[in-house]
Amino acid sequence: MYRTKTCGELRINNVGETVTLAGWVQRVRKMGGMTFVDLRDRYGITQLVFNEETNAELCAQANKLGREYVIQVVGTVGERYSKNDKMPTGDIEITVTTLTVLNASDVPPFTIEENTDGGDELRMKYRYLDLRREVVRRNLELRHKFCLAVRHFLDEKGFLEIETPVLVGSTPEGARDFIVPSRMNPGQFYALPQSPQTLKQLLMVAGMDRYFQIVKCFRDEDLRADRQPEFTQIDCEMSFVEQDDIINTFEEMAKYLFKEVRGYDLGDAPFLRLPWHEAMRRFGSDKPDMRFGMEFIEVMDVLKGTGEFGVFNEAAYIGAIVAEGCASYTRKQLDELTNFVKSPQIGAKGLVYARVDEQGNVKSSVDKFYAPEVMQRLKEFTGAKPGDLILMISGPDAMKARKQLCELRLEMGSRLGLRDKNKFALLWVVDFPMFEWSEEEGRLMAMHHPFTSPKPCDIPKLDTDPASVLADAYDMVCNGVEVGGGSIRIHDAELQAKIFKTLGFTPERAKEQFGFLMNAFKYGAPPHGGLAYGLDRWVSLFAGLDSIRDCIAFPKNNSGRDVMLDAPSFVDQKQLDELMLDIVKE
RNA sequence: GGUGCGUUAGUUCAGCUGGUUAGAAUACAUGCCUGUCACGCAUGGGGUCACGGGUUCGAGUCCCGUACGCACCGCCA
Repeated sequence: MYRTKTCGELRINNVGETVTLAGWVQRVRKMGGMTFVDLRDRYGITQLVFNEETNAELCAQANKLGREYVIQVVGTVGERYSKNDKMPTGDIEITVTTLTVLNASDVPPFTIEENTDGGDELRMKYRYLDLRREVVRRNLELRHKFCLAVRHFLDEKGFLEIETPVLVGSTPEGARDFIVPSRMNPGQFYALPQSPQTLKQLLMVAGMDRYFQIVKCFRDEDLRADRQPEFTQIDCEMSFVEQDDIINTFEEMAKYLFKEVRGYDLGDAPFLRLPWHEAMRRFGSDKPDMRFGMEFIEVMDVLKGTGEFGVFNEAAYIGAIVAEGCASYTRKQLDELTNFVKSPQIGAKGLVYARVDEQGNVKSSVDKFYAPEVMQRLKEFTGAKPGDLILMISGPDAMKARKQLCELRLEMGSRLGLRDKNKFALLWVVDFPMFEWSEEEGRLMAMHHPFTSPKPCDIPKLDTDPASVLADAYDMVCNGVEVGGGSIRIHDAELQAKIFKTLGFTPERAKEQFGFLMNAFKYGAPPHGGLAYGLDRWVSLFAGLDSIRDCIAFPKNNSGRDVMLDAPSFVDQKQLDELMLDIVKE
């Protein structure tokens, strides 16, 4: 037997027991005639003690141990002479009688400790070493707990977990597909699923009624801190439901997960349901961070045409936010904010500010263009109080200006410490538009996906004014992060055909790509709808991580590479020949 | 496709307006130390300053390009 106990479980009441432990050497501390070794495994750290006086040979052996050696020891549990209250096993130590080196180790390229000296890149290359660190391991443990809770909740609700294939057909709508050549069908390709969307709808046609799957999805798009080319969804679908049924079910699930996994009580009140248009108007975002206020105030009526400031007079939108107590911001701080909104990523032309001093006077950066009365009206209109700072962004394109103001709002939220990682604010954003115009494609695109049902009352508008049609689509948003989204699906072949037509598909192309689905709808498809949660985002929110990478065992880097496996890589000519593929050199 | 920041010891970083032999911490090695637990003390080894070109009497430092990394924009139904 390699071990009788783990390195995390021995306590003061085990004193006197003879135990066998196995694990990794975290650190060796030589004290002259005495040597201490911290032995680590997944469960914790236990101190081993070697004494030159009682066993000189064994102590000499211990002195030769290096970091990350894998060893096995037999010894007796003793009470420590000087205890360490910082560690759970700090009251005891093992007086070793037998030491076996199971495997030596090279000196690791970075220290495997809580505060490692290793940078991100190095830790990714040696991810198997990074995962030995408690802080990283805890994220994977949390992920495991989360998945268990998901399965428990959905099982209780009667959902079946059903696997769907990973080698499927390409669907060019939406993100880029990862494609896989088929050897047996030369010149043809599978695609990896961007989501099991159509398959789960077919499961509804099959009468499975309630389905879920914790499933890998693949999208060949550029990465971000919160986006990986392969990621995990909790994919769910239900039959004979309306939007409210789905929202209620998954809101209950969110509350359950927060309570069971995160120990956080979201309360009994239902989440706010914010229509998409209202979200854009009040926060400039379809995923607003509701941990703080600072809602947009449209000040067109106050400032357009009431002074000589040309930028405002030509603007299609002038929006303001009120930063409480920020009137004391220095010139330097205001310049920082101006540079922030003018940065290429945000792209605003400038930032107008107005301070409200303790006497209620307004001092703004555009004072020379406006009469004091106008600025007083601005103060009253925005509700700014003495000591507050009004920040304004305008532009000829209202949607762009709102997005810029949104970035500024988030920046101010961060600066004012209003985005506490241990606080959670959830809401639903509902009533998404059905379509959005794509400049690149020169046509309407489905905002959610082409299987989303329009709101029944808007169906007549599909012919006359498709851009104004709203969908039965909804996103769950937590702290400004889209943690899930879904919709009521179309279950009628005719309506589905109509949507494809609106999206610019010819009937032939629609049949070629989605014929299997429209065909299935002819055989009694039940009304259905569903939702998919982003597992990686949930876990990173729960763990307070900045990147979903930290809760994925083996993530990809910024360029989509696995630096540990050095993948992707070139393949042998033989493999290419078998697949009838040629690499064309530029 | 684009923008910004970065690349100096095993590692994390400092290195100013260009100027003698490129530093610190940590890790590593050796020695001392019988209660440490971020042990302590002493000594030591360790550098193609990412790569290529340019400016200059002289480049880690300035300029251009390339590669790589991170963040972001576009993109992500």
